[in-house]
Amino acid sequence: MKVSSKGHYGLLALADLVENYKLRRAVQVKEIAKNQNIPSEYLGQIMVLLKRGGLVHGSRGPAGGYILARAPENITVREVLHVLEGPLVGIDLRPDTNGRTLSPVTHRLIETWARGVKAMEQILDETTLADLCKPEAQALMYYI
Amino acid sequence: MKVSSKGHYGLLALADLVENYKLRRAVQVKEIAKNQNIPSEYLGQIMVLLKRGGLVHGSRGPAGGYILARAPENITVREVLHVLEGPLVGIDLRPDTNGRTLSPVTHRLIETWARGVKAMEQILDETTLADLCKPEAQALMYYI
DNA sequence: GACAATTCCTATTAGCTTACTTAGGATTAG
DNA sequence: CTAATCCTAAGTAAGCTAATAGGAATTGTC
Repeated sequence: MKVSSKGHYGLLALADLVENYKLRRAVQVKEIAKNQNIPSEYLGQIMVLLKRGGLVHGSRGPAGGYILARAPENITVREVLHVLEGPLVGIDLRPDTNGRTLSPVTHRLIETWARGVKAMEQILDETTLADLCKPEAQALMYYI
Repeated sequence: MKVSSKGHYGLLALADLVENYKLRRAVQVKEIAKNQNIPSEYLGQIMVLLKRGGLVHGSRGPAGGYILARAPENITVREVLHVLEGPLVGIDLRPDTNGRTLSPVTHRLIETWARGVKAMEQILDETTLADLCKPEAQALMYYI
């Protein structure tokens, strides 16, 4: 249970796009990669995923590049991680070859896990790209 | 972010020990494996981890086996998963070869993630082995 | 219309993790 | 002493992740 480098890189890249969002300027992969110190070929793949997820718009040709699809205040951390790393839920259920139904214990475990994940997602949903990029005032994060 | 088969197997095995806890009867790996339909050699390894984590006591020799180290009401799901799958937190931070300090964005991301994990752990801490094994009444799980 | 810049897509590789097997040593009841 | 059991360590096959490489498609500019 962790944020892999894919999610990490993706969020850094999106943060890089925030400044240029107001200017409506498309930023190129190469530039982002340089700014954030990420291998640019790998970042290229990540950007494609973000595009498919509807978080950025890409334009080709000279002066092409990527732009945020929405305002930074409307893009949550959970959304980004969901696009890049798939659904956060998951219990590795073996195929259960003998076709039996799930044991009650397994059933309750899944239910408990799902409740935990929901609690976590709630937190990640409250935090937006804009929050991650706020220049100062990061200190005040009170534990509700 | 998921419960791997190791955690799943471990919880099933512990649930199997609950019935025999009052009787102070040691249950053998082979027996558990058969009951829960788990490869017994693999389960052997998992039981060792549970022992090292202080969740069960093992005794050797004929009539040996495993017993819960504590009452099922005092063993939480989080504890078990922690022992078997390591800490639930984690962001894959590349070594950052150029020795720069973490970017503010990364810093806030870590902070947000940690808060989310904490929320999830709280849920997993409220659920004990005894809860997973309750014979009925599983339906009533209200979302707070 | 040709060219160059750039995004987009697919395949491939090395390294790591997971699930499981195998082999054997340590310990203890009878 | 012996058989049953825990315990340890090593090894394997499959799958995932990070990263690389190369080519196809698209767009602005000349």
